[in-house]
Amino acid sequence: MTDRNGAGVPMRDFSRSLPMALLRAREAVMDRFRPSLRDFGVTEQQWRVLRALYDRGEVETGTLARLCCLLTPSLSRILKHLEATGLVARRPAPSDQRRTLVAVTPAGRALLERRAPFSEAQYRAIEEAFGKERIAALYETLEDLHNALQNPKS
Amino acid sequence: MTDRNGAGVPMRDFSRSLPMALLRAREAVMDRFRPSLRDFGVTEQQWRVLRALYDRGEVETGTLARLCCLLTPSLSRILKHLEATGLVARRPAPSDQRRTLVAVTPAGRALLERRAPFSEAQYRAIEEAFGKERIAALYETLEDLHNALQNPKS
DNA sequence: GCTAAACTATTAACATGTTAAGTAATATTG
DNA sequence: CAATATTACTTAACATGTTAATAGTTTAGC
Repeated sequence: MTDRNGAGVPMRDFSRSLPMALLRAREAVMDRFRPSLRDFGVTEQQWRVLRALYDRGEVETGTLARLCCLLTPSLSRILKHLEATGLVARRPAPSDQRRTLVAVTPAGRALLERRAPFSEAQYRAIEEAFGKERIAALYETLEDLHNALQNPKS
Repeated sequence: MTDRNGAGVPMRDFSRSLPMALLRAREAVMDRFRPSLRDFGVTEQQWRVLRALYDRGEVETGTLARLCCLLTPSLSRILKHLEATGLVARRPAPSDQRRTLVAVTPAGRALLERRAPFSEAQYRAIEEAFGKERIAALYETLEDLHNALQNPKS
């Protein structure tokens, strides 16, 4: 943190912005995955939804939003699109008509399984470029940071 | 990496997605900064632009996009808005009419200096919650990751 | 010097991020 | 059990992310 202006307002260098550092790293990673996403005609967010449903089976919209790190308005639109293209199916929860249950369809599952090898290949390339242990350590650090910043009230 | 489906398609757990881990961490950090951004009526991206210009003075649009990790179409719209609200000024580069030079105005500088203390306070809170050394180490790791994944062709 | 290629910025179109408002269903309280 | 509050999801409005196409400018070859 250095004061580079003459007005007496302490301000860290822009290069030491944590959101920027996390964003730059994420973009570098995503650059490896975007080509195959594009080839398969799905967006990054649509893939996240399919991927979560593939692991978890049928889940509520709210849970899905948390799993995918999406806000519910965004997820609403994404599900509308995925349902229209036949990759997911929605139905009201029997016990509570407010809730919606979402599941991946066979067509969605097929898409997931077709793209998975391309994704895994990129993971291997990233692990080779950066080191498998360092990647594992980074996962831990990021999770710790997330937990440390969790608002106590939530 | 585990194979949790029965179809013989190897696929890592969704919890081991590097883009997701980086995104979750970034969102946890941004949650600390969003309130004051909102109070001062600027978006995260608008702030990034002002912040970069404050450090760097007058720069070309393309350079600014790289500094802020923005695509040029997004930056184009953001600059239109910031110019309309009087926070930045644009002028064509004298030596090359294709290029545009952008600089922060006194009004933009004033806004920056008013919000800076709120931002710095959050940085102190984050460093206290997670540890100053761990934050510093994380910056290094993220930069290394970014460098390791830089496409050789670019 | 003239034309084609390369470069810079913008616009367009569609998808998502973000906040606020709205709708329907359920839970709470008096 | 009726009025109210709460919850889950959606819609709306504006800003940005992403890719492709466009327009104006400069450079490269010939």
